[in-house]
Amino acid sequence: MPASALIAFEARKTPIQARSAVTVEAISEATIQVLLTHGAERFTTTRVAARAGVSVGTLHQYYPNKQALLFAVLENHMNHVAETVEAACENARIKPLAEMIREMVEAFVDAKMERADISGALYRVSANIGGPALIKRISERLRKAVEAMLQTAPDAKLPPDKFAIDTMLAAMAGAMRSLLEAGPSPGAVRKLREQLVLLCQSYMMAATSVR
Amino acid sequence: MPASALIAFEARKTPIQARSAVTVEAISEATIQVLLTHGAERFTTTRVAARAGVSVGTLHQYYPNKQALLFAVLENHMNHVAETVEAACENARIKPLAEMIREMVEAFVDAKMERADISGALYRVSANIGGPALIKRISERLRKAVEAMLQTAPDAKLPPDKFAIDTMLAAMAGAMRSLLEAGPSPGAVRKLREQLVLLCQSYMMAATSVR
DNA sequence: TCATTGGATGAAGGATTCTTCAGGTTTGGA
DNA sequence: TCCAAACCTGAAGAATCCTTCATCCAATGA
Repeated sequence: MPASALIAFEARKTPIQARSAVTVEAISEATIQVLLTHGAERFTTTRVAARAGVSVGTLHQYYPNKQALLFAVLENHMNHVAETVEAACENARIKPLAEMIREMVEAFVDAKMERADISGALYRVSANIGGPALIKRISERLRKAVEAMLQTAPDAKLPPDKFAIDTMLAAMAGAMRSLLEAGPSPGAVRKLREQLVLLCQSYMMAATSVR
Repeated sequence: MPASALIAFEARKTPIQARSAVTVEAISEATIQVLLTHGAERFTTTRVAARAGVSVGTLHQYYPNKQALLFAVLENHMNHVAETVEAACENARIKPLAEMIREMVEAFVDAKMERADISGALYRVSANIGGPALIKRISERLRKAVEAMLQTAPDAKLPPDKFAIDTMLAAMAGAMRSLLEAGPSPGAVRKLREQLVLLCQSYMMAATSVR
C-alpha cells in the first residue's frame, strides 16, 4: 500500500443515472466481500472491481483511491450504528437510569451484530484509513446523545460527567470489538449484552451519584 | 503487502555473538520508530533496515518477513504489560475488593503509558499480523490472574464469573485504546485512570454480589 | 596462527498494486 | 431520430515492495 495517507477522500463523482447508482452499490458491497474473503492485506482495487463486475476504471471514477473506498464503507457503517443508538437515546428519555442504559447498550450491541461481518472486517483496516479520527467524531455525537438522555433521568442525583460518558462509550465499544474479533457465537453475544448492560449501569450509577 | 498471512512467524536465527544481539535490538527499536514516523502503510523492511543502520539482508536473517518483525515487537510489548498486571494481581491478594481492582487497573494503565508511543503505533498493525489471536492468549492469562486475585477478596460475596472478568478486561483495554489513539494528554490519562478504576470497581462489585 | 562458524552486505529477481486515460458504449431528452 | 452527457473499459505506465543469495568481513577457539 504505497499511497500516502489521507489524501482525497471525497467521492469523485455523484451517480446521476440509475445504472451508475447500481454500480456504486455493487462496488460498496464488493468492498465488504473482498475484505471478508481475502483479508485486509490482499484487499486490492482490482479485486474489488472484479467482484463488483465492473472495471477498475469505473471504480476509480467514484472513489479516487483505495482508502477512499474503504473509508466510505467504514463511515457508512458507523453512521448507521450511531443513528441507531441516537434513536434509542431519544426513545429512552425520562425513564429510570437503569432502563435508559439498558436500552442504549442493547441498541448498540444489536446494531453492531446486525452486520457483524462488516464490523469485524472493518476493524482490520480502520486504523489505516483515518478510522480513529472518524471514531472521535462519532463518539462525540454519541456522547451528546447519551448526555441529553441522562439529564432527563428522574433518579440521577448529579449531572453526569462528560469524561465519564466518554469512558463508558469507549469501554462498551472495546468490549464489543473484542468479541467481534474473536468470532462471536450466539451465546457469547447474549452474555455480552447482559454483562455490558450491567457494566454500564453500575458505572453510570456510581458516576452520577459520587463526587 | 502481498505476503500470505500467518506463515513463518518464528525468529529465523538466535543471536549468539554480542554484536548480533545489538543488531537485533537496533532492528526492534527501528521497527517502532518507522511505524511511528512513517505510519503503517509505508512501513517497509528496507526502511527499518536503513533506520537500524543495517542492510535488508541482515534484517531478514533474524526475521523471515515483515509480519514476523512486527509480531515480535507486538508480542514483546504485550508480554510486558501482561507481566506487570500479573505482578499487581499477585501483590493485591487478600486486600479489599475495591483496592484490588484499583491496583490492577492502575498497573495496566501505567504499563501501557510507559511506552505510549509503542502502544499507539502497534494498534495500527495489530489486526494485520495475528494480533487478535495474541490478544486472546494474553487475555486468558490476565483473566486467570484476576480470577485468582478476586478469590482471595474478603468482601466478595460470590465467586466472580469468568465471562464478567473477560468483559471487564476488554472494556478496560478498549477505553485505553481509545485514549491512546486519540493522542493522550497528561490530564486525560490521569482522568482515565480514575474513571477506569471506578468503572471496574463498580462493575466487579455488581458482578460479585448479584446473581 | 588459522580454520570454522557467525554475521553482514546489497544488487537483483520476482511480484504486486494503484491509478490513469484514450476511446468505445449507453442513456435520455430534444 | 440524433446527439451530448454519462458511463464504462482495460491495457499500460509508474512505483514500490519483499526476499534471496552469492560473497565478503569478523570473531573464536584449538
